[in-house]
Amino acid sequence: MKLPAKTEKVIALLKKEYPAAKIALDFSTPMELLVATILSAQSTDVTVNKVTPAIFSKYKNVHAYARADLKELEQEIYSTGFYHNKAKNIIGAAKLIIEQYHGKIPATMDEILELPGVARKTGNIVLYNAYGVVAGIPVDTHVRRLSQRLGLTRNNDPEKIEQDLMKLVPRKLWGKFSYLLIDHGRKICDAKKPKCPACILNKLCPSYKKFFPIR
DNA sequence: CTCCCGATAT
DNA sequence: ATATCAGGAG
Repeated sequence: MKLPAKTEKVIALLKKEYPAAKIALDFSTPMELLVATILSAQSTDVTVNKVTPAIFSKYKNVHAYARADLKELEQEIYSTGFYHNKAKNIIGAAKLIIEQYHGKIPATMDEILELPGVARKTGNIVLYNAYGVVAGIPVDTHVRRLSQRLGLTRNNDPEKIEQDLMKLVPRKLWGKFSYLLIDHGRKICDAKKPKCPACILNKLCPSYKKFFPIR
């Protein structure tokens, strides 16, 4: 089957299976989303959602993060890991948003990438979920793993995978697509032992044989 | 390519 | 007790 046709089927099946697929991070403002997404680097959304309620009620806006005490913030986000980097990045991003962007989180990819701790995955997530801006496809570890297993890309670099996916997936679905793969990745196609026999995509999946050779 | 780090599964 | 998970910067 040709890749575009296969991609269409994958999307149709996943939409039927996960009609409510969406971001799993808790937030209520663009700044909260930015903070949560920076924290989610190399950390699960579940872990992030445990620390954000406390910091969201303590830091009410961009200015509060800009004047946050580094050590205090480090303690508050400790359990998400890489807390020295993340605390510095959050404060640095807040200061830059105030100085360069008039206190508003930028709504274009070029601008948001200027913020410390923000690369394409984080940029795509914030632009899409805060503003509905579709700049690309967020490629996190789930999107990368499933795209590779499904044969939608031969690349390993997330940025190249994003380019491959953008050619295959209709633009209106760029935002939704990631969350479909992520839901399926968490539930069925996990990193360690994918549950291929229970997978609704196994007939389309080149990796089925690989994981279950005899079948 | 290396460093940054805790949480969770096994 | 140890392997594996989970992005970005220099």
